[in-house]
Amino acid sequence: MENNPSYDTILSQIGCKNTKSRKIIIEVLTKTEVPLSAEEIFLNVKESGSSTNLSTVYRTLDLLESKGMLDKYIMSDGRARYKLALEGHKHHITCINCYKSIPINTCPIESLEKDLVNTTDFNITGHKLEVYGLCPKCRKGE
Amino acid sequence: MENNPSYDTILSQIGCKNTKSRKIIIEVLTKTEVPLSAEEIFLNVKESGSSTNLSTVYRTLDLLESKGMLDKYIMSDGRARYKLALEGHKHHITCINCYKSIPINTCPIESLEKDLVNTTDFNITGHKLEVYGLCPKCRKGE
DNA sequence: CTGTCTGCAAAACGTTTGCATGGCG
DNA sequence: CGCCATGCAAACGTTTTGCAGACAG
Repeated sequence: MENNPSYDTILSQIGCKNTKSRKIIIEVLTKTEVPLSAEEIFLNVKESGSSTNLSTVYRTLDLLESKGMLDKYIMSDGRARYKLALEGHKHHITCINCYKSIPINTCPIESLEKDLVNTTDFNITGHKLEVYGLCPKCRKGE
Repeated sequence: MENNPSYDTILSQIGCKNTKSRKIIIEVLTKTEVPLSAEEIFLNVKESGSSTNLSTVYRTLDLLESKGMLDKYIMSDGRARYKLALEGHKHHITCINCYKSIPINTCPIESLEKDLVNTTDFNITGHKLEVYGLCPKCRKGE
C-alpha cells in the first residue's frame, strides 16, 4: 500500500491516530464501488498483503461512521455493508446479485417530506431510500 | 383468541395448515400498528394466554413473508420487524423511538424508476423507502 | 395415515466486548 | 511517556437448524 498522505489528513482531521490498519481500511474502501461487508473488507486487507483483525475492522468502521465519513447499509440478509460517504451521494441503486451500487443524484423525498410533516405530524429526522435491481453484467449472466 | 374464520381462509388460501400457533401469530399481527420483532410477537402470544415457541414464530414469519403476506423491515439495530402487508401500503414513516409506523400513500419512486432505467441500465426489481422521525407522542416525552 | 408443523436444544451467524499488549504522537 | 488502538478469545443476541414427536387434513 502506498502511503497516501490524504488518508493521514483525513484521520488527523477527525482527531484519530494514524494507524496502519486504518489507512489500509480506508484505502480498500476508496477502491471499491461496491459497498463491502466487514468481512469482505477484512479479506481485502489481507489480500493486499497487510494483516489486521476483524475486530479492528469493525471498530474502524464504527469510528468512520460516527464521524460521518461512512454510510452503513443494512441489507435484506441482515448483514451490514459500508461505503465511503462522498459528497451528495445520498442514495444508491444496488445490484441484488453482486452488490455493485451506483449513486442516484436526485432525491425524490425532499419534497415528500414537507407533505409528511403536515399530514402525519411526525418530526422527520431522516429517510432511507434504496433501489434494487440487476446490473447489466448480472442480468447477462443469468 | 377468537376463532376468526378469515385466518383459516388466509392460511388455506396459501396452502398451509391451519394451526393454532399460526392463527395466534396472525392475530397478533393484525392487532398492531407497530411493526413487531419476532420476540415481541412471541411475548404477545404468551400474554394472550397461548403458548408457542420462538422457532415457530420465526418459521411462521418466514412462511408469511414468502407468501407476500408480510413485510420484513430490518431496522438500523440489525433486528428485523414485521408487519402485515395490507393492500397498497408500500412505505411507512416510522418513529425512531417507539417504532409506531404509519403508511405513506404516495410513492415518489415510481416516476424516478423510469429515469433510472435509462440512466443506469439496471433492471429494477424493487425499492425500499423508509422515512424516520419522532411521532407526536415521543416528541413530547423528551 | 401421511406429510406437515411444532418444541426443544444446540449451532450458526454477524457483531461486540474485556483485557493485556503494542505503538502513535 | 501516556493514552489510544490493536489482537485475541470469549460473550453476545438474533436467527437458523436437526431431530423426534404431535397434529391437521
